[in-house]
Amino acid sequence: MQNLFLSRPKRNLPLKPARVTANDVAEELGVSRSTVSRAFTPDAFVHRETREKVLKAAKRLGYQPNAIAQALTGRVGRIVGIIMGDLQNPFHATIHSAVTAALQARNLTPITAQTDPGSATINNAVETFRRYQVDVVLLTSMQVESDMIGACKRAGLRPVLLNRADPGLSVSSVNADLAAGARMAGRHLAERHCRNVVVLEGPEGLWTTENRSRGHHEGLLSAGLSPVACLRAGYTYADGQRAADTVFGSGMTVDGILASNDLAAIGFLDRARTAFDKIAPRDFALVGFDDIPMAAWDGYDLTTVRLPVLRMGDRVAELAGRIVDRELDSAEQTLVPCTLVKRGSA
Amino acid sequence: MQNLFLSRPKRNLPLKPARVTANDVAEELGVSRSTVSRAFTPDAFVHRETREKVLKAAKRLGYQPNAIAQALTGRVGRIVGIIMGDLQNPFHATIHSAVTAALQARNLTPITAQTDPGSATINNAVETFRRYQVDVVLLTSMQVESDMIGACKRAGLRPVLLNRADPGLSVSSVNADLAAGARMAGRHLAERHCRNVVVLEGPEGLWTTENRSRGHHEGLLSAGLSPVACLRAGYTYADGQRAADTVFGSGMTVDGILASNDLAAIGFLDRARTAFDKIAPRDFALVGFDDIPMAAWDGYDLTTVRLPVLRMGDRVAELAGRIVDRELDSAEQTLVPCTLVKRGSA
DNA sequence: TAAATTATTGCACGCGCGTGCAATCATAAC
DNA sequence: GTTATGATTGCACGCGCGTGCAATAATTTA
Repeated sequence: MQNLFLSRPKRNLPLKPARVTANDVAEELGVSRSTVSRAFTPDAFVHRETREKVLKAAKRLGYQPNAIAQALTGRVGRIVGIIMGDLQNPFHATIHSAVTAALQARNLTPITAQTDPGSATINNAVETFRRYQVDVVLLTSMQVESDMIGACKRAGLRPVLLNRADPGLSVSSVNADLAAGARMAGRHLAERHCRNVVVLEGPEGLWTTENRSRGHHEGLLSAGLSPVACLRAGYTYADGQRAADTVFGSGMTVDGILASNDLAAIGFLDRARTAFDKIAPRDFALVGFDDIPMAAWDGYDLTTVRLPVLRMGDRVAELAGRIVDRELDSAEQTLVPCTLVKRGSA
Repeated sequence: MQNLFLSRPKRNLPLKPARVTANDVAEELGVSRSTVSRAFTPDAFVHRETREKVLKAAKRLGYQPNAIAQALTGRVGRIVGIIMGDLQNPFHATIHSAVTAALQARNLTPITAQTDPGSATINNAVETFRRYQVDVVLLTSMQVESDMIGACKRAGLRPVLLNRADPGLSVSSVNADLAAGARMAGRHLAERHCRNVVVLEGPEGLWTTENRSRGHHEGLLSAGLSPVACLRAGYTYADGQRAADTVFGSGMTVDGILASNDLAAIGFLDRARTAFDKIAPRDFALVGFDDIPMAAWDGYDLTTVRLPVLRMGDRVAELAGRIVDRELDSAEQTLVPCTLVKRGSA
């Protein structure tokens, strides 16, 4: 367990910068504090004039309801926990951005925790969340990690999954229809007359990996093809490089690549060009996945599968809001479609 | 002003999932709640055995002090606000990661706000922070935006700046010695026998821009060179592309580029290669700035200036902690050195 | 004009916790 | 055995706020 102890000011400095409270506003106006409180509560019974008067005075004095105190009075707080993926992956950065913005728009406040690879930091994060009385946790990382979902549920938190699904479907999740997207990618290669396609797969055991991979196979199959090889590559740049080494080092005939994601695709392209002098689309066609910003760079011009990131972020925030408001008890699964972005690599 | 109103559960569902409180632990053990509280306070007077007993029971019952309630009792909360830069810039993503991790290590909890370009969202963010009684705000974005520092101070928040300095030095800040780093870059080009160097600058008026640019000039000057041109480019990939258009479209003789940052450098490289068939280091040398992950990619192999991101993140978190603990009243300026990472582009 | 109804407001309690103060207890000194 | 001295512990208050309930004022009805 981490240090739960609070630090304390060393000297006798003011414990807290004086802030304006509802009392100050009440005194200023000669009304009771309850009235001030009610003025800030949408469907409370207050004379309309009174409310306006209060809100005006509040603004003048710089008063804002203390969210901490509000959270204490029994209603649930509007803080939402996020366990975010590795931001080094640009796709995760995009997702994180979208989710944060969407939460903000719904007046939810995100507190984030990172789970350093390894170590039992999932539990640290969960403990922090519990101490802040959050009860919704957004899991936006697709990394394997240990049993995060279980850890959350055990701690009484309501997880919402992004880019991953709970096997038992007992947890709400928002996912892109990766399999469908991958099928489009596979068919696209077939249409481009590829005959010898290699599929690069992500790490085993991930929901996202299985869907991408399955879709890739199905897409090829639907055109009467079957991959000449499947490489368990991974989702990093280096993974893509290694895959290129394997593919072109083995001397096999390859005219198409279905990459696990853009990062690996780019690693593949770079290594293929610099080490084997093979470039797309001249020597092979390649379709990536995720549509990260780099995919559009001149040097890559990657044909790829785009996920509707904004819509997904918004949907996640919506679910979080409904849970916070106690309007959602069950689990809802959301699937949104991907689109194929045709560029020059295929 | 944004919606301050709280939502309320529609039906009569339990307002709050029942959680274990200090009372539960106290009853379980037949001691007073004060004792439980003291057991969790480091230098409170409690019998050592009692404390251990309490902590054990707490663990067994799954009790953890309610941080919300703690924050309410007068001591300052341990929530720190972050206004983060655009995560699409991989450098910002790295910074954000480092800061978050460092805060976490110091038992501080970050709540993040984004400032959508345009609109008055800075004030939204500030208001949210005030409602959560945070009094430290980390400004980690170098974007121009309106007067964030002023907005924070006016609201009674203590800003801590990362990658930017307050003109009056009245605010603590953590910065890399960009000027020194840029000088190294400039000298490096000189050593590589470049004679016609173009400097790409960021947007005007940013602290970071001025320092990079000044260092670039000084570095060249110290070797007896002066730039053949200065382009007010920017910090995005597209900015780099445009710069390449300008440079190679104008037909001027150029054998060295000092880029404002890696993203622009990469945009420059890509456009130079695809549109003008110029590649580094064959046709010109180039030094970037930031050392983002993509700088190490095979396709770029960028010589660049690296910022000690981890150390900076840690330092920022330290400052935040000291402010929270009321140990830091004044403003402290921190400057950490950059290093030149020599790769293939120069 | 008096009574019934309704719109508005104030009072008081509790959310979970930290902490000053007084009460209790164990221990040491007389 | 009695008193002085610390060492522990319990009590009670307040942090800022929401809300049920009672009290009051405004309005309508008889």
